[in-house]
Parts: sequence; structure tokens; C-alpha cells
Amino acid sequence: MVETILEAAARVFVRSGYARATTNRIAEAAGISVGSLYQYFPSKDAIAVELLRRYRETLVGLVHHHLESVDDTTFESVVRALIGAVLRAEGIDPALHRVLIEQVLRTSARGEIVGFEEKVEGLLAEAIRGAKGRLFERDPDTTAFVLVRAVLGVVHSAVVDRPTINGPALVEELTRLVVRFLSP
Amino acid sequence: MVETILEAAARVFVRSGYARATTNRIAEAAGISVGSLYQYFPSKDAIAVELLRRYRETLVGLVHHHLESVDDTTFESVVRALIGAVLRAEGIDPALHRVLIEQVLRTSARGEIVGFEEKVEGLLAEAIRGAKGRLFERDPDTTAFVLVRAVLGVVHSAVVDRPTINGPALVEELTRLVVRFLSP
Amino acid sequence: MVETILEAAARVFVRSGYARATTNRIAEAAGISVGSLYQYFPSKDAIAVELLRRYRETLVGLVHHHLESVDDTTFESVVRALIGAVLRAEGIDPALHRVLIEQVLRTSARGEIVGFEEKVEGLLAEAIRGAKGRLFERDPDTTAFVLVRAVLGVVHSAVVDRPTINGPALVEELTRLVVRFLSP
Amino acid sequence: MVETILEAAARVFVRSGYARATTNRIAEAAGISVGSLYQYFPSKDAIAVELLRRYRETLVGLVHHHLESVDDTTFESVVRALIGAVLRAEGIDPALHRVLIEQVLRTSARGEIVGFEEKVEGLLAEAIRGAKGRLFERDPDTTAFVLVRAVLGVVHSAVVDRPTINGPALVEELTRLVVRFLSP
DNA sequence: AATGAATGAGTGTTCATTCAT
DNA sequence: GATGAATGAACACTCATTCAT
Repeated sequence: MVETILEAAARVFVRSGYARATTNRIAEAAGISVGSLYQYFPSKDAIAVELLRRYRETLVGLVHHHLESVDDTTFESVVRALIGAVLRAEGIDPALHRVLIEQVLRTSARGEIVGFEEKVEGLLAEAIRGAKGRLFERDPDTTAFVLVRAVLGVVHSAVVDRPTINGPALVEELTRLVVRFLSP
Repeated sequence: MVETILEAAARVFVRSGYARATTNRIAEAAGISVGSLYQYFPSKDAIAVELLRRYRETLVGLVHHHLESVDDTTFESVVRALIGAVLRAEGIDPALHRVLIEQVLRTSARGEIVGFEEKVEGLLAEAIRGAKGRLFERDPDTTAFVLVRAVLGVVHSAVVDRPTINGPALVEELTRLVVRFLSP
Repeated sequence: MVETILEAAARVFVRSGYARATTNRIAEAAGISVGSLYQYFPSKDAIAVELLRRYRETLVGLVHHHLESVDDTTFESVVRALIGAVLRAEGIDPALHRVLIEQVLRTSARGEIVGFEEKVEGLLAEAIRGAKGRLFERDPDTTAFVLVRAVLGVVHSAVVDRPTINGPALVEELTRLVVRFLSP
Repeated sequence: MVETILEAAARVFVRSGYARATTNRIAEAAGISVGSLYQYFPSKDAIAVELLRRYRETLVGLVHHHLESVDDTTFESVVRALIGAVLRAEGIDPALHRVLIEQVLRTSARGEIVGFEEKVEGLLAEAIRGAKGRLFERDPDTTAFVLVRAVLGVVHSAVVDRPTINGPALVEELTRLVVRFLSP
């Protein structure tokens, strides 16, 4: 039931924006009554918060998974695989993400939620520090910041604004961006 | 008067979010009455649209201005100057940008507004094509896309999420990102 | 089970007021499920009605009992005993009474319920008429009315508004009020 | 406008009870829109609070006024005049009073409001203490308490439950109640 | 008989917009 | 042009009641 509601809410949030997404509309989209919706979520905001939480959990998991294979193969191929995975990730719906962020940031759940990018940055900075070749002596934190935000900026834009650009060529360009940026 | 209203609206939008920013509150913040506000803008949405239009106009102008000096000096120094300028730009308030986008995208003005990044990308692709050294044979459009979105991703994040990181080191890292990415 | 529900309902009505006393809350306070509650009472109002009915029954019984002993002893001592009994009566919870009255008066059960004071007045008027000494020639009904409402007014106020005043001195004053009022 | 709303609210509260008196219904009864209602009162509760405040103010004024003439004439005639005045008082609508009390008691305004009877009792206790004849040596506070609550109990009942009884005979009986109670 | 998830009508309240002054 | 009181549609949320299990 929780799943049903979240899926319906995601659809309605994206289609109509948070403000115009009424709880009655969400319930209807989920094929249930408002009352039932409130049996599972205490408020409209709570739905947004949970949606955002899951969204971020998915992405963090994705990155984590790929970073573990760094040693197994070329650095470049890991980057390529990770970027490809993120670009393909079903869970990535920046339109939804965008809609949610403004709302959740006004919520008390704010603290629990903000920090997805930070988490990814932490994982990356760690990986950079542990990298065998000690590739460079710049500050790993700043490097991770630039890396994460640059890549996510491109990925989000590709998914939201220019779905047609999402192909192998984009993966290549992004991989080049990352690899060159990190090389000494 | 239009200016007064827009400034007040920007403040209120950022402080309270679009939904909670009532026209009465905006009018009050502008020191006028609601009635007067409606004398200059036909609707709340229209304020958001105009705000977004100006925001983008400012940024496009900024980029345009710096790209014209590409030939005058090193490529790298132009990039560095441009990045510095964008990061310092007063007009850049991604918090406002974020608030506006969701709303404006649901508006009929949508067509007139979307495409700021596209404009910048166009300027860039043009510059790349015209670059003397014929630096590379990749598709200028894809390259421009990656470049613009990557840089804006970092810039927006820096301004919104991590103001403390906004310093010379960040400019250096971003410049490196761009220069290396574009080098053959 | 009916008892359990009524006790729980009384607690919840007093604690939260009739409007905020939800049937779910009452059921929970009774340690049963809403469904079971509806097995014994057809509606929330029905609970209030039954509660009021019992409340009044208790008080009428109390008065009735004491009036029967009028001949056995001094008039004054009967009055004193009756007043003391009413003031001590466990069943007296004017807070509950107050909460119930407004609701029940809007109910179809209204007719069956109103008239508690009237019953007591009837008993009293009867007692006055039958009183040996034929104490006075005023209209027994008006006298009974004034007597009942005056005493109940004081009793209710004492229990609800000023529990600290509820002591022997109060009994004395009230007794004096009654005895003097009835003396020729 | 405030007056219009209060009058309409009083009517609706009495007719339908507080719970069923919707703000829309009140507005309609006042011949205005809900929005306007909220321009003058921040909430439904606030209306009840103001109504109660005025109600009590009226009654306190009434009592105060009559107590000032105590010295001018017989004690008994003052009592009689006061009782007659209270019984005739337009402002007295215990049905309304009853409806309001439960609600207001749950309100933060509770502190400012409770204490009407207390105020009257204070005035009375003062008058008793200052009475020339030093009529008795009982505790003036307890006496005032019994007096006020007894009289109000009768008055309220007369107005609400038995309007037909409200005549000269009732005034006589009540006056007798008071005078005898206070006599040494 | 007991349960409690599901229902949906109905509530208090907000706020974009209008318009008489 | 400026004002701000008035409007009322629309919303988030509650809760008495039902009914399949």
C-alpha cells in the first residue's frame, strides 16, 4: 500500500507540481480514498520526504556498488561503467527530485535528507585517498565536490532537459571529463 | 515600481517558497498594496516568469561578454575569468532559480523561458567551432552540453549548498576541469 | 462491555470534550476495537445519551431515597443529609454533565432525557404538599423550582469550579439557605 | 462588521451547537463570505472567546450597577431590583453561555475568561463586608459563593428550561431566598 | 462476536484575485 | 493610480461509520 501511494504521488507530483498535487488527487491516482492515504502517511509532506529518501538511497547504493570494483579493472572503465549506470538508472527522475527538494527543504526532515551529494562525495574522497597511484596532491574534498556536482549536473540535465542526448557519446564525453580531471 | 515588486518577490520566494509566498506578503514586502501589485503584474505566476527571464538574461550576458575576449589572451585565462565571474555574479541565486523553475515550467510562458542553458551552449559551441587551434574533432554540441551543465552544476551547488567552498581553490579546480576537458 | 465502554467514554468526553472525543479513542480507552463499540452502541450520540440517562437516574434515586426519611427526623437534618449526600455523590461530575447536555439536547433522545431536574422538582413539590406543618401557602411548584435550581447551581459550581470549597461549611450554608427559604 | 459576525455566530452556535456551527454557515448567516469572517477573527474559537467575554462583561456591569445603590434604599428592594434586572437582561442567554463554556475552556483564552462568577462574588463579598448592620459573622466569601451560584442557577434555569416561570412570582421567591439567607 | 482497514463527506482555513472607493 | 476589504473556490486533514475477514 505504501508502495502504491508513493508511486501515485510521484506521478502526480511530476505531472502537476507539488502545490497542485492534492492529497485527494494522489489518493485517486493510487486507487484508494484520502482516508486510507492518511492511514499510511501523516501528511502530504511526509510523502515527499519518503520519496526523496528512497530516491537518494537508490543513488547512493548505485555509486557504492561501482566504487567497490575500482581495483578490479582500469580506473577509466570503472568511471565509464558508473556513469553509464547512473545515466540508465531507473530511479533517476530529476523532475521528481526537483519538485521534492524545495518542499522537503522546508520540512523538519530536512536534516535527515540533505546530504545525499555529501554522502557520495564522502565515498569518492575516500576512494581518491585510497587510490594506489597517489594521483595528485590536491585537496580530495574539493576534488570530490567538483566531480560529484559536475557529473550530477550533466546527468540531471540530460535526463530532464535533453533526453535525446542520452547515448554512448554522452558517456564518452563524461568519462573523458572525469578521467582527465583526475589525472595528474 | 516593477523593480521594487520583483525585488520583494525574489526575497519572499526564496524565504518562504513559491507556494507560501502570498501576493499580499509580496506587496507588503514591497511597501505597496496588493491592488498596486496587480496593476503591474497580471498574476503571481507572471512575477515568477519575469524574474526568471531577467535572471537568465543576466547570465547569458555574462557569458557572452567573456567569450568575446577569447582571442585576446590565453584560452585558460579566459576560462578562469569566466568561471570566477559566474561564481561571483550577484545575480546568481540558484535558490531562487530552483523555486522559480518548477512554477514557470507549468506556465504558458514556459516556451519563452526554457532554453537559457541552451543559449549558453549555443554560444559555446560557436566559440568552439571558431577556435583557431581546431582543438578536437568531437561533436561541438555534445561537448558544449557537457561543459555547460557540468560547470553550472558545480556553480549552483557551490552557491546553494556549500557557500564556504566558494574560493580561489574552487576556481582552480573548475578551470582545470574545463581546460583539460577541452584539450585535444 | 457496555459498562466498560461507558466508563471509557466518560473519561474521554471529560478529558477532550465531546467533539474531540473520537470513537476510535473511546474504543482504545476501553481496550476494544471501534467495531466492537458499534456492536453495543449504534452511534457516538447514543453513548452520550445513555451516559446522561444513567447520570440522572443516579441523582434522582439519591434524592428520592432521602426524601423518604423526611418524617423520621427533623426537617433540617434531612436537608442537611441530602445536601451532604449530593455533594459527595460519586456520580456527580458536572464537567461530564455539561459536555453531555449540549450534545444530547440536539439529539432525538432529547425528549426522553430532559426533565431530570423536573423529576426532582416533582418529588420535592410532592413532599412540600404532604408536609405536616403546612409550612406556607406559596405555590409548591415555584418553590420547588427555585429550591432545586438554587441547590444544584451551588453544588455543580462547587464540584466544577471550586472543589476546595466543598466542606462542612458549605453544607451548613446550603442547609441554612434551604431551611430559611422554606420556613414560613 | 464585528458586531454582525458575533450576532450571526451567537445565533448559529445556539441553533446548531458549537461543533455543527461551521464558519461557512456563520458567514452565511452574517451575510458575508468566509474570507471576510477571517479578516475579523483569526479562528472559530476566537469568535466564541469574544462572545463569552462580552457576555460576561454585560452581566458584571449589571450587578455592579445595582450594588452601588445598596445604601439608597432597603436592602430587600435592592435585591429585588437586581434579581429582576438579571432575569430581564437581554444579554442573558445561558443556552449560548453553555455552548461557549465548554469550547472556551479548551482555549488558551481560558485564563482571561474564567472568573465571571468569581468577579461577581468579589463584588458581593465586598458589599457584605461593608454592610452597615454587620449582619452576621459567617465567612463572607463562602456566603457570596453560595449566593451567586444559587441565584445564577435559578436564573439560568428559568431562562433556558422554563421561560414560562419567569414572572413576578419568581422574583419574589428569589428575593426571599436571598434576603432570608442573608438575614442574621 | 470481534476486528481494524477503508471510506468519503465535511471541516476550518488560506489566498489569488477583484473592484468600489 | 492606489488602496485594501471582500470574495469564494480550493485545500489538507479528520473521524463517524461500514464491512470483509
